[in-house]
Amino acid sequence: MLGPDSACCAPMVREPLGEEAAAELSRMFKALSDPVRLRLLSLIASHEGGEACVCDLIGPFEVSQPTISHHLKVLRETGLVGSERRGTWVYYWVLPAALEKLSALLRTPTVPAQAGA
Amino acid sequence: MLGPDSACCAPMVREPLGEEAAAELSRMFKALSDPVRLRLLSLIASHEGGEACVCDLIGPFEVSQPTISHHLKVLRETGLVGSERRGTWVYYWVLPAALEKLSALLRTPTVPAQAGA
DNA sequence: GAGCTGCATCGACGTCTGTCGATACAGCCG
DNA sequence: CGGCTGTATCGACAGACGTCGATGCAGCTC
Repeated sequence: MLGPDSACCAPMVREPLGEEAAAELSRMFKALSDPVRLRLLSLIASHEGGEACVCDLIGPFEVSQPTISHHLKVLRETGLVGSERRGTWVYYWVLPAALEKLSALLRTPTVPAQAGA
Repeated sequence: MLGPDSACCAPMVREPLGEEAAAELSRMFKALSDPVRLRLLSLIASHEGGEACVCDLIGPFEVSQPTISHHLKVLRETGLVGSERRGTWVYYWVLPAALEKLSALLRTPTVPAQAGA
């Protein structure tokens, strides 16, 4: 889904983002812009074995199961997680390349000493 | 606006995000979830001297000046950029600590060899 | 002070998004 | 096969979001 030439990886503080790259990256950030999705992602990533069954992901939240399923779909379609059905259960895992891509983009080339600012 | 104990900095793949941290971080990602804002941010960051006048930020886009102003407000209120009026013009600059915070959050602890996956 | 330019705010509008309950589908078990 | 559990999809609805034109405010210039 994400073409190899689609965007980025250099910090965005180096040179302005093109329209296409910005459009694609903004879609990924949008996927992270919901607190439930953010927690889902960290829950999956930090889960034992690097993957989690949906059944493990419903309990921690106060939203309905369809809502969780919807959020997982968003994360999946954005390329942030992968999923696979194994018998009764469906497992999700994080795709680290996507996270790393965003992380690199936001990385500031010179670490600022402005922590106190 | 961002309390020192408010969140994060450790990769989210290490341990699940708490509700509060997720809420705050999702607000920052939401600020990055719009292509115009993303381009604004990179435009500001990559501008000569590390700061840019609003007058430099209107030309590259096809949206109206009020819309640019609105997006800059979002970036400002999220703590991603700072701003200051100098005479006639208003200058914006990136606050690297905020970017670095998000970058660290998304960083994957062990670099995955799954680039080909 | 009058007029001009740069930027922010306001109010309105259409669209997108998160949420739900209801329902459909997939696989296991007895 | 019938029923049960786990997950996804559907349709609907309220609220949030991006955008605009109009307007307001600040500071410069003459």
